[in-house]
Amino acid sequence: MSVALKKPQKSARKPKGDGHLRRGEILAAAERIFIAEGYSGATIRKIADAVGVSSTALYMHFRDKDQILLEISNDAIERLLELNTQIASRPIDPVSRVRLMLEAYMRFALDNPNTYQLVFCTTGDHISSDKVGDTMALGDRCFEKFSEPVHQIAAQGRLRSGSAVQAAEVLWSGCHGLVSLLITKPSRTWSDAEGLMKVMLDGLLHGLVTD
Amino acid sequence: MSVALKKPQKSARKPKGDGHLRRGEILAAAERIFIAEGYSGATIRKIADAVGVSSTALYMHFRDKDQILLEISNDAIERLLELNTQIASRPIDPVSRVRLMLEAYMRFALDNPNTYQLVFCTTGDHISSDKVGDTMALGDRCFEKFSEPVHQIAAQGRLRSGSAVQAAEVLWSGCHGLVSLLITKPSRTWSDAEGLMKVMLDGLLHGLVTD
DNA sequence: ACGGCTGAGTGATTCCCGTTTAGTGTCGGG
DNA sequence: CCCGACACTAAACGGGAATCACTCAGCCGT
Repeated sequence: MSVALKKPQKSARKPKGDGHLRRGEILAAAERIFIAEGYSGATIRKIADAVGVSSTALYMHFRDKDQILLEISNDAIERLLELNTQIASRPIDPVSRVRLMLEAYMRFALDNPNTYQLVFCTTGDHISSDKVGDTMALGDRCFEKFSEPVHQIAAQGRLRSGSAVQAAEVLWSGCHGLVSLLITKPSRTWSDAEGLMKVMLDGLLHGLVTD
Repeated sequence: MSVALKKPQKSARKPKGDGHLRRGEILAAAERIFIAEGYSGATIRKIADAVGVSSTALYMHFRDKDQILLEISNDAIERLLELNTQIASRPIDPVSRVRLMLEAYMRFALDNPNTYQLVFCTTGDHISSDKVGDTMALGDRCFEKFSEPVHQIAAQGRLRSGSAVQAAEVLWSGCHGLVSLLITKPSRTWSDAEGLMKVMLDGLLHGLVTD
């Protein structure tokens, strides 16, 4: 690894060492460990060891442990938002859009179980960081992206019952319920995940939307 | 209720005084604190203080902290099972039964958020207790009680798609998703919970069951 | 060349957690 | 009266997050 990175800054005190690279290294290590071992497995000391610094050094770059994990959460939600944005740009009918988004959502959850749990299965009340606002805003944008086609369906008068917002919340939470149980209760004997996802989507969409 | 503690002792040196009352006292205090402050708030020392003994004393009656919480979980699931049993005995059609059970389930969750989270929103992999088997068995019985009317519906050929087991799992997990999000993300602005529950039930039942 | 400033990093320490160990007082049966 | 089991405790351990006082290295203007 060459250290040829430099920032052309005028009165720059900055580029003395590789200090500002650390932040990224820490995040990368933290994400790796967290994905493999979950929240409680991703210890401050373990992360620090992986980076090659003392545990105290993490507090140079992050307020506390939760801020590190929060940053990882934000990345995840951003990826989710990007998925939705990509689907939103496709020239298809709104019901297909809704289905694709929910399908992508559930696949994302099953592919990133620890991250999904961190973002969607825990109360965030112990977090004192100021970045919580960012996370919530991102989550809201993600939900709104998903709501758009639902509103289109509602505007077509094809909602069987309830408002567009209610329908969106029910669709989301229904799919969330399925993947969250699959993730947190793997010891239970479940039907095939693919089949369950299909039944959930068929059921909810058929139940909420007229064709 | 009463735990059969067998001691290979001839002359039953029965309790001198309040020894075996402690277990109940501890459980009561633990439940109270846990309901109010959640898992991490229900500290061993805090529970011990509430009972009026040293923290070590809890280990006279329970293997570890998780066993205390597990006992609370089991009580909760038993209450749920009783709800389902009660509803199962009512002379009504299976769809109404399913709806009533799911409604009772969701109300139970919203009324006991911390307990619900403990039972249904966490992986139980850190628990080393032998009582985990009990919990899982109770949960299975609870799910089977709920599955019965779903199987009846399936036997009537009224399932729109998927198997009876799939339908039961989807119905359950959909409702779980709604209440778990309401519980873990209270800071989000949700539609009215009652309305959401209704839309979820109407949607899922209409989507999965023909009338 | 030099001393001060500052950012990066560290070892020791604090606090709280669950849990363990070794020990204390007390009661009941022989 | 004594012995042992019981219910319990004080003290400690190890491992978490977080803080503190401190060092070290490079850049600055003089």
